[in-house]
Amino acid sequence: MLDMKQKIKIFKALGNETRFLIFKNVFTGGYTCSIDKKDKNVKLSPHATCVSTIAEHFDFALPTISKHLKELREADIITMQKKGNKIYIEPNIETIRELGGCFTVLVENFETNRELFFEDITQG
Amino acid sequence: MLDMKQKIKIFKALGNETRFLIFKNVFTGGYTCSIDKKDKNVKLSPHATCVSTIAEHFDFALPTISKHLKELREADIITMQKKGNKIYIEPNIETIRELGGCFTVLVENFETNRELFFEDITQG
DNA sequence: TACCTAATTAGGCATTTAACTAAATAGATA
DNA sequence: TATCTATTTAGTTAAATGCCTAATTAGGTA
Repeated sequence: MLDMKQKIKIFKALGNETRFLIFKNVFTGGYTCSIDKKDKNVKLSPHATCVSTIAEHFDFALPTISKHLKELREADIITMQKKGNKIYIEPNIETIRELGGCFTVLVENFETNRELFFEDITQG
Repeated sequence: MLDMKQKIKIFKALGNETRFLIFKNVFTGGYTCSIDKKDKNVKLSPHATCVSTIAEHFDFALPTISKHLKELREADIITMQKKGNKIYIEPNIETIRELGGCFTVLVENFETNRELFFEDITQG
């Protein structure tokens, strides 16, 4: 389960337009970096992209994008896997799934608590 | 539906520890401000709290908490309703529900896209 | 009217953030 | 080895953030 610090890190990471757009594109596989398909050891999805491919789509210098990617990785919502001199980036679906689950639980608990509250009223 | 700007605003709002904790407490109704129960016009939940009640639970000055609340309100994840000289604060469950829904859709689409991709492979 | 409570606004200050360029590191290839 | 490609690190700067205190606004109450 995601603890509070981790959740805050994720929100902070996604609370910046550039990082949000980077994440969006990594997640939806908007642009793909060619991966050597002959190499049987490749365990990456063909949607995986690399730092410079992402940077091409933004009006920011490469180090800026690199730093943003680092923050998304530290929030654990993307993975970065080195292969040769390239780094392949993929969304971390598990973290997103967990975060989504947190919101679902939050909303469900809210409804339950409201119901319990009004039950108390009718009984009192 | 929440647009991109709105989502980023929400993430930014929750990406700060103090605001996250304020939101948590408003949401879970951790502390409640007494509401005049005799007034039949009160449409607020008895979980609603007010600015100074929230501020009591933090080691920050009142204006600091007030500013954080403003940011949470602008992100539309809480509501602030003036009654007399107090402002009653409640979570905005609809926004949270919508946000949760976005994550669910994101994860579902991801699965679907993966399935479609591997289908293509076996057919190719 | 004068005072009290609740909250916001204004102004200031220290820290963090987000960008840049230049330099360094790591791995490929000629 | 020298060079090319991919990426990160270092150092700088401007703007934003998060906090404070003091002053102001708004709504009750004596």
